[in-house]
Amino acid sequence: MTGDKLPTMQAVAEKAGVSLATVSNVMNQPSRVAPATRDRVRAAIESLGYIRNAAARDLKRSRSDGIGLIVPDILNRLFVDMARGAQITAGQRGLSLLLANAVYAFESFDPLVVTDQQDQFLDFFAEERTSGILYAAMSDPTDGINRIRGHVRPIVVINYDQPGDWCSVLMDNRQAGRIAVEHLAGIGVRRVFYVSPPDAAQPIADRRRGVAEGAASQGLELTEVTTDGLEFEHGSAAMAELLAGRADGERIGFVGMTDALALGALGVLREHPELRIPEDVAVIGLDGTHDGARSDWVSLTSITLPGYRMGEEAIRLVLDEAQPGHRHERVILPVGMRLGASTLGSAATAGGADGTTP
Amino acid sequence: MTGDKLPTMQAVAEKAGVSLATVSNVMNQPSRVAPATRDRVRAAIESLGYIRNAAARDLKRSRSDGIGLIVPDILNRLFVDMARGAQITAGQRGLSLLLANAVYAFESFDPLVVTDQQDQFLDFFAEERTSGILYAAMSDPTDGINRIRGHVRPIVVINYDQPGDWCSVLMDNRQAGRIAVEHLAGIGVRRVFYVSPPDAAQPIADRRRGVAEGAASQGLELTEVTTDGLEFEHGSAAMAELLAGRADGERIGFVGMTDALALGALGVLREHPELRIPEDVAVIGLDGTHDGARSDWVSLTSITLPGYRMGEEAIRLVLDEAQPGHRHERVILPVGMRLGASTLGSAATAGGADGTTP
DNA sequence: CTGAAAGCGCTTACAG
DNA sequence: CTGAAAGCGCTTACAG
Repeated sequence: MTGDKLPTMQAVAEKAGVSLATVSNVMNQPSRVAPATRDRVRAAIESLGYIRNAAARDLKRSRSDGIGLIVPDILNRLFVDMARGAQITAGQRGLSLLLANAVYAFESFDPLVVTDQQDQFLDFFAEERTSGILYAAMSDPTDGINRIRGHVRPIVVINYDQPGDWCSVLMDNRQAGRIAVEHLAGIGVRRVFYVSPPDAAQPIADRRRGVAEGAASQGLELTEVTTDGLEFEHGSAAMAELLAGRADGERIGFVGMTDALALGALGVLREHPELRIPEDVAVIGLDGTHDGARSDWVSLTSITLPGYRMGEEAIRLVLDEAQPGHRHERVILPVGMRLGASTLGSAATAGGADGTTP
Repeated sequence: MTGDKLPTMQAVAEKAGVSLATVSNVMNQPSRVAPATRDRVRAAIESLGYIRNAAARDLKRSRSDGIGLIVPDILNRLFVDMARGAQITAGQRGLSLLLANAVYAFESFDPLVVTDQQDQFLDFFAEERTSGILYAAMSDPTDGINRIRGHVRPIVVINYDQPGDWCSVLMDNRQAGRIAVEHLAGIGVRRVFYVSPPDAAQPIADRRRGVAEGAASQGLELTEVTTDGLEFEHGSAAMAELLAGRADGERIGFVGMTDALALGALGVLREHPELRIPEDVAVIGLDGTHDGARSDWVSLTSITLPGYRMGEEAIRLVLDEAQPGHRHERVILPVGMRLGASTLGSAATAGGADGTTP
């Protein structure tokens, strides 16, 4: 088998006793071919095990049917949801979604360590002349897009707000910060600590702004605490420090930029049975990354992000780009909130839209 | 811009004042070209914004440089790890890994509802003539592979043990069952309940077998409990039933086929403060899916699966397939164990290899 | 409804 | 070290 030539369309044509063009029509415009001929051709395809050569096809049509999606890292649940939303929507429309995982170094805030493959995949999809590219960028995508724009036109930028000649799908990170703080105000907290690493990425800055806005509108006292990272241990360190400075009997709210930060804070509270949650300390996380609500020692109240819907929207927009009257859109999807015992105490029930699954 | 022709290699050749072949050599065999010519060509490429047409290239070479990976669903952390392992390894070798998410319906055990896209992606990669396909199958892959085998030779089957003309990368699901039970025996448990849905997939059957072997070798009393699914609520239901039948003072061990089942069991125990963990009831999960050890009300002891390493191995094997003296291999990777308070009580410390990250 | 022919943009021996 | 030429396997007007 190994050395054999693969069957070509020509071989199918000969076997079926028709011309090349007719075979092609059977595959691409079946209605143009008489039923009897069609059946004969299909039988020939079947018996030869013919599989169309995408390279030849794409070369002639000067584009491929695939749609590329570049995400920073599927380790982050947000991008898993996004990929599934795009995947399932693309599948429904008969397109193949190709997922490229850039392995962006989330863990590290040292820009020297960030050796992701975003550009490599952008070039790959450009070489492939895919029908479109969905690009979940972690930094300004303008240069990368300009480099390849001539080669694949429909591009949708996801999760990075940058004006340009493309559609954007965003989530409302400011809203996330705002409603978290409003929720704390709603349960009676007046003094809020916002715990976050520096503004190394757009969502971080936006959530910070939202928190500030919420605090201002609610008349809360807001203190920003800057951490070295966005993981559990950074949250623990921040909470330990807050407790050291907390006045006796004072009620405080802890807002973590990520769920991991909030969980780290809860970890410290576990060692302090004298503190009541949420009466003394209330905790909330902003990225819906954590979904262990039912097994947490105290279930975490958290913002939920619309990853799945962002993937759906991105496919819709990238397809719309091929339509005659297309106008670029900037879609901002709302976030949700999942309530837990970390702000509601034992009264908490599972609830809230989670935007995770269809 | 939109209607413009894209620059071709021909355009680059003209601009640089060389022939087509020389441009091609600059891109593919730079050492064959004189440095001065090389620079001239590269400058032309740069100034025209030329990007190679993969279709034309692949057509001529009759294969593409991509490697396809088909996974059931990245909602499952095992496959996220697998994809990252393959992704990063492929990247190191200059190959592009294309991830296809089949959206296999894990949630449902009704075979009629399983409308996954595995076959669709298999055909897609065959049409693309990728350099290889890594196929994490949920059912016998033989038919699918036979259909496309002539079109892409190097195929590695992941996570499904089926003899055939290919390499396999597996994890040791029997070992998972065995060491879980041995661990329970080690802490003094003599009566074990194994909670699992029916053997709808190979890993389920293998883990069951491992549990039975472990129980036999340790002389434990084993009872199998069959559930309708593998989620939290199924574990809760099973545990509730066990407690109803438990003799006073009897010590029992609960082994869940998945972490979710085990967490469901812990959820029930939370309502029973009179029961000590692990002195009265010990709990362990078998799939390392849950990683909230630090926020759990009782941290779960769990088996950890070697997803990342499976991805690495699969890339190694698919590349080896192109080598002259290649022999198919069947690689079985060991699992690990992460200890938690659900079997060790408050003495538990985080530990054990988790096979998650490099 | 069917077929003959041109051409998509590269790579690869091969000759010089 | 460089170039002329063939050909990979399709699709697409176009003619019949």
